[in-house]
Amino acid sequence: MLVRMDDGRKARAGRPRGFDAEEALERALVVFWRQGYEGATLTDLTRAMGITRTSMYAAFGNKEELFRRALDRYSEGPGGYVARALEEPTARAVAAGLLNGAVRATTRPGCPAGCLGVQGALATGDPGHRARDVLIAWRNDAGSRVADRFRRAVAEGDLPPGTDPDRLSRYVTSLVYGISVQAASGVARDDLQQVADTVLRNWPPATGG
Amino acid sequence: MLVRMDDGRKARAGRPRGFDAEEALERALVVFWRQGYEGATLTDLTRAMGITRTSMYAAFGNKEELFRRALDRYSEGPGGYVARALEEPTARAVAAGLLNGAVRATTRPGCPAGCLGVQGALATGDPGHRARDVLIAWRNDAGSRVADRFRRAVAEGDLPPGTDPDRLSRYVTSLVYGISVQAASGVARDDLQQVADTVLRNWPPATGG
DNA sequence: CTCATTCTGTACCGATCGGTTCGATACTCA
DNA sequence: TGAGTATCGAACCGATCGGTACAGAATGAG
Repeated sequence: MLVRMDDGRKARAGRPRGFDAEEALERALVVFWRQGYEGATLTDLTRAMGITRTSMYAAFGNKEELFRRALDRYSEGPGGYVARALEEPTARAVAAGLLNGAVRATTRPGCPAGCLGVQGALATGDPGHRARDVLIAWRNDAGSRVADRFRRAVAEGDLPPGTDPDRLSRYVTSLVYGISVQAASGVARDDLQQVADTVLRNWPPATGG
Repeated sequence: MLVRMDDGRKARAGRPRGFDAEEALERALVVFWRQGYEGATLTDLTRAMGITRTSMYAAFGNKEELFRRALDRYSEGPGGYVARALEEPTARAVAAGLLNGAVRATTRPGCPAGCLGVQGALATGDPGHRARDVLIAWRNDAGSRVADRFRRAVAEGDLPPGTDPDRLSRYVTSLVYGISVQAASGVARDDLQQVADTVLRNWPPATGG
């Protein structure tokens, strides 16, 4: 299809795409974020994207693939705080990055309240079960990476010896998801920030039985 | 319509209902719980209830009313731990009742994982926005009652003076919702119990800035 | 018995679902 | 310029959506 395989700059035969795929994806992301996978119809999506169904299918495959792409974009955009937090030098800073980041990402003015990774497809009927599985994997992957990061912190002596990193990860991610649900309920940013502050004020929690 | 207005025992004219409405509601509850409001179709619901659409509409009004009724039943059944927890004598016992109850309710064998009040309609399209509003009110009402209970605990000296009851409520309810999301992701009961244990092990958290 | 009343199953309603067909259009390449 | 190719808009697809009309069936009242 590409005329020049050695240089994919442009050189594509045929009528050029009449829209910016990245910007269209951004619009679709917001619709999925606000309405969830099942609640976002092709009509809603394509209207927000400013393109027709045909163009969407040509560019992204189908609704499910569009959702996957939107989730990827979410991870790099509004959800980027997770990756940034994991690179913080201390376990405390990691937790702070996750919790403060969650508060801000789930209460961004002009964006839907809550987290796409949570409310995008938490419970679905049969047609949405693949989207649900994608989000379950997304959440569990995030949890694993936080646990690994805390494991490293224990090894480095950055967390008290005997700390259970999996347990600590589950605690922090539960708070992140809980903050997201509260945000989706309309709770104000300041109130959620107090939750994050409370957790960090009592950091690290003792993980003994 | 009732033949005897002074005694509504039965004495209803016409063909008697051929199914147990409460049992049918219980079946509908499970479908909403597993698939969410939008993901649960009338076909799914009535098949599980063992009745026809006509009978469902005659007994419950419409899908939205059925959902409301199912949520009420959920509050008295699987979600009953909230009301029970609020009657515990100490703030610590209240928190323990909420967290341990959430762990068990969201990981009941034979029931969908997670919480109906969270995953029933967290993000929806236009047709589901009333169900979403119902759940938002349900969650916020629960949060208010927990805050009121903690307020009482502060007044009684059961919590350290200066404790912010609203803030503490938000912290606990965030964890309850977070546990619910984790459960919906397939996290095992034991792992979630560790989250509850961690919170209680560090109870009460300091709520200073 | 008859009659009014209520419930049940079938068959159906318009609207919308996700997805596709197709001809017109706009581009690159030779 | 003409051949080849990809995109575009509109109209359309069968399936399913939530919800109903209607006729038969089962009851209590008289």
